[in-house]
Amino acid sequence: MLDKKYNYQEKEAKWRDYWKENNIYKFVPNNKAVYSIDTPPPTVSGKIHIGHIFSYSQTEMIARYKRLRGFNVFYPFGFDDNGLPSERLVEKEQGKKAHEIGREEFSKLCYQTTDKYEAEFQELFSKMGVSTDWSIHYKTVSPSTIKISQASFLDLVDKGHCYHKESPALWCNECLTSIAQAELETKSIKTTFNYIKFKTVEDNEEFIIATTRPELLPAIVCVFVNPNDEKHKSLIGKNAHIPIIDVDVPIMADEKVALDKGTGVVMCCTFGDQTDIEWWKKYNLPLKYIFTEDGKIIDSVPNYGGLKIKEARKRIVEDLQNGGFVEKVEELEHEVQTHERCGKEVEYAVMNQWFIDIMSHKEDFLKIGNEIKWHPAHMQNRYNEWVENIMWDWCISRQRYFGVPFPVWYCKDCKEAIFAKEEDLPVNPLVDLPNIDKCPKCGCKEFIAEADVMDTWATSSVTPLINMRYKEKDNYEDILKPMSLRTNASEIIRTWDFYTIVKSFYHFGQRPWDNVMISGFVMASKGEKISKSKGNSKIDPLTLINQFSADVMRYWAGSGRLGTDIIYSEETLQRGRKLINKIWNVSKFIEMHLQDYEDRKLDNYEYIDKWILGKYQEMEKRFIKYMDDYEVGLALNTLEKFFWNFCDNYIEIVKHRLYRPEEFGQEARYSSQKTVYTLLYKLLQDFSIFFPYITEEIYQELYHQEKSIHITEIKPLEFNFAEEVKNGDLIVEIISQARGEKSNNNLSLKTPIKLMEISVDKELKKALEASNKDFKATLFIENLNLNEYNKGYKIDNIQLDIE
RNA sequence: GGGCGAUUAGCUCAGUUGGUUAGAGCACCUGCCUUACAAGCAGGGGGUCGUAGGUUCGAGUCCUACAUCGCCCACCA
Repeated sequence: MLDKKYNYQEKEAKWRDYWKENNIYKFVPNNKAVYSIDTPPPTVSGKIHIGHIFSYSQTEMIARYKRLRGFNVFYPFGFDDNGLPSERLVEKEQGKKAHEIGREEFSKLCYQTTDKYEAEFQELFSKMGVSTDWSIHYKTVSPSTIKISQASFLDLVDKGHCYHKESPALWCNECLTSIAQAELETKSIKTTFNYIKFKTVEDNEEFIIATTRPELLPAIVCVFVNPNDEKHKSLIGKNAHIPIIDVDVPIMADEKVALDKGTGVVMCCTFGDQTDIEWWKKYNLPLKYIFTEDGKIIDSVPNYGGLKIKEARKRIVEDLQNGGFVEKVEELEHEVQTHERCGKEVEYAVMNQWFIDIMSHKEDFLKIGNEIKWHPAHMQNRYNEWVENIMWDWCISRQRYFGVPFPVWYCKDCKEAIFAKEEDLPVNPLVDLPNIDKCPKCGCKEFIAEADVMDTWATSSVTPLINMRYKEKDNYEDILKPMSLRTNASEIIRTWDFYTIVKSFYHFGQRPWDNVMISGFVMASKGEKISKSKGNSKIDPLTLINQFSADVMRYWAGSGRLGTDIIYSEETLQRGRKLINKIWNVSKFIEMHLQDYEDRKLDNYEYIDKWILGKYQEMEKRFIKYMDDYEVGLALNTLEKFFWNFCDNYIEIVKHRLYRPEEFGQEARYSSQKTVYTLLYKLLQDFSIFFPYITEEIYQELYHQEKSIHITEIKPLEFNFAEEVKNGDLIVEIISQARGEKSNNNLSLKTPIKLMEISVDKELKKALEASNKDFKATLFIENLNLNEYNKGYKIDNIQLDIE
């Protein structure tokens, strides 16, 4: 028998162990259709927050649903422990910098730290009831992952989509590495707009250039004006004298100069921004790069060499002011590009980098985006917008330590790139030697190892390859090309989704998945995103699980519409707690009345039983439609609504019949037994998607045909009870009105009704006659008169027995 | 500045392809110990559906503009 109270602490631990011991979620290839999920490997950055719980739970519910629909679900889990985020975590926790303690030692610390957090993550996700097959979980820096990542790189090189080139790249002088466009984050900062006086060399004509970056004065290689700019037309073709720096540069015309920004005159430096780089290429301007890798002015710049960028800015502005070259200074708040990992403003640097070609296949990437079903559909716009507007090839090399090394050496003499052989992977070029004794091009016998590592996205974009064990002997390539589903939040559509599509297209010429499911964000309150800087991320998942149970947490996570933001609300948790409590209590009630139950065929159900069976069937159709649409929250909503109706109306009506067979007859009682037996089973199955623990506990106690409810199969009901549904709803309406009558008179619901008179149409009369005993028992009616009515019903008289 | 989304009861959210008096939970109010559940049950009050126009016999739902919020992007002259 079920316990009087449901002890979630004890039961959740029990079933967690049970599932593990019995390999309930283990993936074993068989003849069933595979449903595969490419779930985001969380970045091991220290803490799991409520947002993780939200989005991972939604994915998890899809896994459970598909399992119940008869799919062989492939649902692995990964951890993204590779690269810069882990390095920063280690630097923060240990207070040690990579360049201080050496690469080897630093990597060791990274592995230790990430292992520690991964164990914590796994524990937490397990507690949440995530039905992943932990035996196939992966890390993004394990030897097998490095091998796949390197194989992916070699394949792209082989196919001509990956190249090594000296080129301007985005550079972070805090992290000392190049970064990709996708890693940028815009930030609003307050700065000053400096109007600086320039003069032409030829005729001392004064003109003003407004800039937020006066420290770039020493890097000016050219000045541009718009060719249609009447005011500044006279400048074109002359030379400009740069104040303080005492260098002359040409003044040229270019259409790209906007007349209405600043003064309409622009200084072009190598490299201040994107446009500078375009002009540098277009006009073949000289290279004048004045920043060091770590954000200082290079020593060869007179007066300002060695200063940090911001110090230089201050000094140059001072010197300009002292020299009378500043017309005015305006306060300005504007957006700047920063590195999302450290928040520091990015610069540009010219270095040798590895790039993956993006620009020449944009159309293909858009086409593939079209072949994928996006849920919700409008999220595809985000993808399209990103692809259409991307301007750079993807720079995948990082001048960092903890990551996937490039399987590359360079010939010492001719700089020819020597690639590792596929069979030798994984390789670490800093330790291993190439599989040849001399350079095939020049014969030189000495090689230099590539010291860079790959961008984290270069590896996380191969999660489908990791899942299918790309190029391994024993692989899943045939069943995972493409995978069924990718899930993530909208912010990484442009990174994870996009890069995965790029790689899949280059490797296999096809889409990586059939469906993409995008979740929303968790907000602290209306219009306030949860973030560390705001200090509102204190809602700790583990504390909440202990306080409310995993099932209740999942209730919260499973509410709301797909793709829309959710506000963390304890009220929703309370609501979940109520629901779960109700499931427990009604199950107890049903169990009590099933003690003598044996399942057999029944030819004719009682009227009210047909009503609820038909209602369920109606609900189930909607439920399945929502789940097939990945609308987990709407499915739950529908289910919940039905369930309360089931408890508050159906059970209330039918309990009399269950308790008093001598009055209603054994067959009538059996009809209700069979109905609750059937429906509770189906309800438990449906609820098991959201509440895996409590449903398992009840299932094992009452049904236990299978090892677990989570490997049963949902088989939709096929009744034809439309008429019972329609009139049953009216009967419930009448019951509600009669209850209202008692309630409004401050009476107990058990108060007898001496006489009730209702005018009803023919159909409803038939229904009320068929359910006569149930109806009267429910309302404690002593005498019931049914009068004729043309359409619907009208309550004529309720005579209460008031003593 | 561009793209996408959101705006419905005090709070958190539903509202299918436009169709009667707009729904739920919490909170509030009034009752009820009813052989599962007082962490419950029954009933009640509370909304000019962000604003302004438009289409339509009919708009929370479709169109336009605006406002506020969120995400993404562009803007460093």
